[in-house]
Amino acid sequence: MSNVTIKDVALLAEVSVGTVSRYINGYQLKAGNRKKIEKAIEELDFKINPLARGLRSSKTFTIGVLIPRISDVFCTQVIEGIEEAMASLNYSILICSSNDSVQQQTDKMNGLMDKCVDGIIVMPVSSNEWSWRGSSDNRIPIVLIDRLVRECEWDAVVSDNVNGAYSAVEMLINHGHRKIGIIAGPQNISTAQERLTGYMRALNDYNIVVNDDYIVYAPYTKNGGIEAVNRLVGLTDPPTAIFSTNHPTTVNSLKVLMEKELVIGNQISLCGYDQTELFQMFTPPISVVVQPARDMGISAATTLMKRINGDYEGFPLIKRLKTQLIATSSVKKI
Amino acid sequence: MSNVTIKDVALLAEVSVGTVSRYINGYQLKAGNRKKIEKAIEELDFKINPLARGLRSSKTFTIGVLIPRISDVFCTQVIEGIEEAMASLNYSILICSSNDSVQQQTDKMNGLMDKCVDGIIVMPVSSNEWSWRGSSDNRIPIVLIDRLVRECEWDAVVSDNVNGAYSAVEMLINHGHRKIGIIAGPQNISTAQERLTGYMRALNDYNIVVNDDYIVYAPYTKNGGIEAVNRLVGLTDPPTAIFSTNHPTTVNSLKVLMEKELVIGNQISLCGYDQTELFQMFTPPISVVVQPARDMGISAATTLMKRINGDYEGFPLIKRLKTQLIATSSVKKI
DNA sequence: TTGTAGGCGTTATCAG
DNA sequence: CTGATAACGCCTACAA
Repeated sequence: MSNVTIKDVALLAEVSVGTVSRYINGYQLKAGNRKKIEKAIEELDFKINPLARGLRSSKTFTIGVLIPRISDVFCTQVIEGIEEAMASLNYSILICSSNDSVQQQTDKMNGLMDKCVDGIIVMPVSSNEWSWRGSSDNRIPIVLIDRLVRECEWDAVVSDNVNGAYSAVEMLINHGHRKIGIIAGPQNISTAQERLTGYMRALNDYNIVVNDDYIVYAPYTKNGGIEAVNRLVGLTDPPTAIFSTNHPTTVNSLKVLMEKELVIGNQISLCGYDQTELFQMFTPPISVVVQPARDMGISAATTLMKRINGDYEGFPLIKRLKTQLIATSSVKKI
Repeated sequence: MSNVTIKDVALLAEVSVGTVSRYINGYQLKAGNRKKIEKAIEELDFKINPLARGLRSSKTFTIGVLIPRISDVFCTQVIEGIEEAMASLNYSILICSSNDSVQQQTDKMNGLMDKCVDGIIVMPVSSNEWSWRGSSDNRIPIVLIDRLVRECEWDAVVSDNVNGAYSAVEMLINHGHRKIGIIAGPQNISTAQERLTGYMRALNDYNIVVNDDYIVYAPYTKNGGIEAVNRLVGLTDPPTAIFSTNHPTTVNSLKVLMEKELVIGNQISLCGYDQTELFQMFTPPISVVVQPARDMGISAATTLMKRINGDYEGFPLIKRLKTQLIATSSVKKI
């Protein structure tokens, strides 16, 4: 064990522990003493003990990150952004997966609090009100990412889902499509709601009557995508284009359409959500709305740090990052 | 702040703090006292303070996980396995990315040690000897995953790369291929070495002369894949089949071959590494060697826990998990 | 600007 | 089996 303490440093530097502590915490001190302390620290290879420090100051220089699923590409990119931003500030990140379960979300959230993290970034499983005991006592900053939660006054970083979806649907319309199906996702998730709003708004702006049969509320999972597409193409008057509003459903829409040997960009048009290298390698490549996942992570980390440092300016702050539309020949001009 | 301490519990339960502490740590005590303490804990909503506990016992119930890149699909699945295994034991995981840099790997490793984690799982950037000061003093258990490191006596969990590659090449041979190119990866990574060994061994077993032109040592990155494929198909006597030995290079091999409009499974055969749903959706689907990433994570976590709990049986233990070959029509019968 | 000493919440060592 | 008490390493009044 590297059991060097400030006491050892103090001894070697011939000052008191108080002075060493002050040095560590960046207080002013006599140049001579500073030198001696630096030398001693170097010589002894002193490392501050975060446990002892945390015990006194209740700061751990650690944040918690809670996401629905670690193996999800989108989540992964978000985390990468968070890690990048936090590492440069010497903060560590404790990662938890709620496995798409509200129960686990609550449990892991409590677990994170119990670990005395300085703040939490959470991508909620659902956007329903979130009764959570922790919110009342222990007051550490929390930043939502990707999804908002009803009735929760927390900072949040999301992408502009309404306009992201709008741009996709508008593109479909501009390509001549009038019968546009949407895999709308569960409406207890804010992103799904907002994307549906974008869809509605685009249809509205272009005077297209909404056909309820074209709106399928599917869970944001593999099976959700599969069933939704089956439903849509099985209609007596099926849509000519499908807009799938998240990544897993897009993957599986694609899968089903290919299995049915419907030629994409010809017999059926498809626009999806979230970027994957591989989407662009199909023939034709798949049109998608791309979210700035990494930047969302960085932004959430930055906001959280502001709060941790006591700056509560503009609380609660909701940051909306713009999406980008990749339009390809997976959408036919008709 | 949930500032309830064992002192408060002791007061309410009318016992001493020592007794409460013993209760927490599962020692035997008089049934009456146990009851009273349980009631007090419940009533006060007492939570143990991990900082204070850690300060005394130098156990944090936290492990570090250090990987080359968070957004890599393989890494992600590994982490998911680790998280699953650790969460059930009430351990937290601190995650760091070395961003494929040896320097960062050392830095983050030290950072983890400084955070007093109880153990570390690391997927090393390279397999070269790893001079690392931490290994001498602070003796916490470390488990390597996916890649071995030369001269390091550490436990490790890897996949059976030699036989994984062997099975792929053997399949190619059985399909009639004799001119088999390999994108072999940098030889300072054990997985790359071993997969090349599998390739060699298969050729040898089937009496096929090794053609050095068919072996391309490319970095395990996008560009590595691109350049390697270009080299192979540009040969005057190009291979009829290509074996790409990791995921990013496989993705990009695929990309280049498609751009060149070489029909896979016909003009050129391809076998890759690591599973992605999307690989199976191309026409034809892509043959791949699949590693049990999630299980590797679970296994590494289990091994680490054994060591943390003081069980050093069989140290250093190298566990090799079997791979699975998915053979598709991306490989032509000739 | 510096030294001293008390305390953060636990655990561990003693006696009892 | 239990109670009292001294650590664990650091921070922060307070006094000098």
